[in-house]
Amino acid sequence: MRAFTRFSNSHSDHKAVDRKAPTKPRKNASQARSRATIDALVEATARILVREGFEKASTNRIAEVAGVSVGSLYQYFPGKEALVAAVIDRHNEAIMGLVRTALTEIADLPIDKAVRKLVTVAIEAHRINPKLHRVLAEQIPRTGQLRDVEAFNREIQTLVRAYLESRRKEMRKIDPGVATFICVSTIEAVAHNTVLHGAEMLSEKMVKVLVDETTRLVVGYLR
Amino acid sequence: MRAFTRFSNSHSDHKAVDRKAPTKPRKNASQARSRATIDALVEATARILVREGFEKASTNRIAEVAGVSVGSLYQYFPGKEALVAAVIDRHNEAIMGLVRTALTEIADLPIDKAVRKLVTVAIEAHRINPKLHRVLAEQIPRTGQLRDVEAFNREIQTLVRAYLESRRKEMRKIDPGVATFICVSTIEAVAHNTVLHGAEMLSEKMVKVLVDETTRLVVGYLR
Amino acid sequence: MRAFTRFSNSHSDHKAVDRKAPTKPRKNASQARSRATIDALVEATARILVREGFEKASTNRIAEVAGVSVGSLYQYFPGKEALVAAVIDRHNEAIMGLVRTALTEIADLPIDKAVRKLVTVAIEAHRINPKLHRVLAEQIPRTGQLRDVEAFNREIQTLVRAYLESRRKEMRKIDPGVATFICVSTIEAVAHNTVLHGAEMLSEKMVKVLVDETTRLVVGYLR
Amino acid sequence: MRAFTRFSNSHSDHKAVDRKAPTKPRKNASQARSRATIDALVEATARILVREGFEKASTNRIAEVAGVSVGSLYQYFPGKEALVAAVIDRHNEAIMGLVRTALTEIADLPIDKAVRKLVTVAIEAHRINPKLHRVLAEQIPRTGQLRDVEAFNREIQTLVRAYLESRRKEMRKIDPGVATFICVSTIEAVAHNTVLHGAEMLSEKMVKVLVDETTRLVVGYLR
DNA sequence: CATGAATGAGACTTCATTCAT
DNA sequence: GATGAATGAAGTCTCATTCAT
Repeated sequence: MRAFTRFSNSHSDHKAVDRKAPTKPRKNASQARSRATIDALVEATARILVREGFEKASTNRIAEVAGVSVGSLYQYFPGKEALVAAVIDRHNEAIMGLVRTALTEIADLPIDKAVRKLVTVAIEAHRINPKLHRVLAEQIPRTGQLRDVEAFNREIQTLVRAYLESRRKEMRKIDPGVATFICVSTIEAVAHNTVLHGAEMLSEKMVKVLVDETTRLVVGYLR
Repeated sequence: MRAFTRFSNSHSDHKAVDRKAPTKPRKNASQARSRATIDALVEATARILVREGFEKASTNRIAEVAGVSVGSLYQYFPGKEALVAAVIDRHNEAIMGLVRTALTEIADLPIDKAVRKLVTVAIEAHRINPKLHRVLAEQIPRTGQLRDVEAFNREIQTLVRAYLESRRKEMRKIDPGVATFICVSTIEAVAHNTVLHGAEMLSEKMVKVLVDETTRLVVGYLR
Repeated sequence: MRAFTRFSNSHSDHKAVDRKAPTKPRKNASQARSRATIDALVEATARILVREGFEKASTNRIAEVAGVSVGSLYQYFPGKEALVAAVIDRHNEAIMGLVRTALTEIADLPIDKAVRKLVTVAIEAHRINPKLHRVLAEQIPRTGQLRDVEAFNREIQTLVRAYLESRRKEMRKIDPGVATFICVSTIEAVAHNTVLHGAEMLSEKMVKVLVDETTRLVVGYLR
Repeated sequence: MRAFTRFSNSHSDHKAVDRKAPTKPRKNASQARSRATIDALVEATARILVREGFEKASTNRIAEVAGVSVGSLYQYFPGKEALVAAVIDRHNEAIMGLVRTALTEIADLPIDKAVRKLVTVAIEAHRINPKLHRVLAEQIPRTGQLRDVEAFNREIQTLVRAYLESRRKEMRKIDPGVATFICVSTIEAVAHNTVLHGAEMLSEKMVKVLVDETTRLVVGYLR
């Protein structure tokens, strides 16, 4: 089940996916210097991804941009995939910050207010770093970081479902799983398309219209 | 604006994206032998994409699987990208076959019947070759075939919009552009997530439920 | 010993030079059509050499420009080398036309008139097709056509030497072989440098000056 | 204008010639290890050029002979051309060593002694590494290293011209540019042909004769 | 004879990764 | 730990040549 962020999708039937390189940082970065190096590397990766595209993101280039030697890169990350995964994690974490907060604030709101908030936050989430989001969504062959994104999606599902179940009385009779699936898919899709569409649609007025419409769409559906 | 199929998305802000290798076949292949070779290559590419993943789709491998020499591959395609583009085109064309038919049949139907048909066809479209669809959506760095997919999306937008405008009297007052955007995004998202979710959700009963729900979602929104 | 044309030089100590592909046309072109095809091929080769450089002169390209299929190319020439050799031969033959005529006309002239004529003809020879001459001199790895060029050079040597020996009385006492070597080398060098120097030096006035000076150089040396 | 060394010639009218691959080393090689690698590569290139010919000088072969990996080759040189350019530079530098010295020593000598020295040094220069010289002159398609060789030729022109102008009183009235052109062309041609002629002519006695004759040729011309 | 599709050796180049210093 | 030189597998692509039609 899709979620608020695009670069996602479950299942990995591919053989190719299996014997992949590890994806987690090697050290726990006890020392401050290590921490700084790691940050520089992740940051460099993100910057290259955004500015030059996935193809240019070689380990040598990343190390260079990070102002570090390749050797150091491998000191902290088992390979290129791990770096990309780290960037994704960082981006996901930023998104989840917004989403978790929103879902907390929503808890006591009626459905219409709640949905509006969710739609708003979904768009905001896509706007955190749209260029990075786009690269992550479009240019990166998903082959290893699926697991992480999955977990992330599951969390959103769970939270939204919990909210919907808590508001069952305001809603018509409807399977909570299905409702969650429809809501999350819909909101995410509109947010994704809205933001990734760039210039033409990004006028604040247009965004407001889309928020209104999407809210109407979802609320109308739930009641 | 997204459409009924996923591997898409407009704008390409990357410098890296531009001076890309060509994407169109080299010859027009009048002769039968050529035709067979070309087909074998495209077919091989699709097969590898599905069975082994994008990473394994090297020109040598493709040629090998096609039972053809690399030289022949380059006789007809300027590079790997063009092969992938051909696979995408082929897949898109298959989808467009369904979609165009559906949109024709819809012309005289009332909104509820029409939307149901669209939702159904969207799911069917994603089911034509789900594995391929998934690979296309997830594993392929979009860097050249964008143009084609764009055109494809635009066509869907246009057709749907034309239908909606013809049915304006059955609908509440609403901007046709926005309505189209919302409908297409929504239907596509549900279809995509439904189908790409694989086994668990693919029971026919579940599919029916999702068609019902999505229809309700969209129809409720339009009226 | 060098001669009136540059792309030359004897000896071939290289192992690489030996097991080379043949260099002579396959057929004798009895029919007119064959003749036309052969000419088209040689002409195409020359044109490509001049306009696009040696690197671009692939057999496929040559055939294409000649308006003939690759198959036909191999019908008449055993390989690329043979085509280049044919171009060289044709060019050499054109040069030799001038040179032979000049040497005939010279026979009864005194040394100063004779040398002037030789210098003039050497420059003219280099001017027959300067671009081709340049490509032949600079861009073509000498690996097979040496033999032909050698023969060509030897002929010039022989003719000049014969002339000089016939005029021995006008000259100081000097070894005829040495004199020939010096004369031919000198004249060729000046002609080559003059012509290949392109624009700056090609004013007719300048050419005249150089003819005068070279004549003076050589005549002064011989007497 | 040609110079004391053959593989030269200015102007490059070819489109093909322009957008060529770079020709300069990538790194500056501060470390000793780098230096050794670079030297090994250049040396290997020269060796292959001499022993196996230009055609065999593939990057893989060069790396192999250098006892280094291809990767290392590309670490320091952007491609084959750059390697060949380095070999040429090295050879040119060796020649220029001799030539510069000679031209310094010449400064205060009268024309006849000076010319003799120049002729001698020209032959010596061609003898530094005759086989390499020959390959450089004959087998290498000039497509990138022209610039360097040009500079080299210009330097010689300039130095010789300066000498001639300083000795104007010993000479007949003659345009210094023309005189330089003639002298340099002539001396170079004789030296080139003499040395590249290999065995037959290389007896010391013969060389002496040729030095005498060439000196006489040039000196006679200048006075 | 002509055609041009097919071949495949081999050239070039990149880049993730290792390892001696 | 950090460095960056070195590695080499693997991928891309070209082009001389062959051969079925």
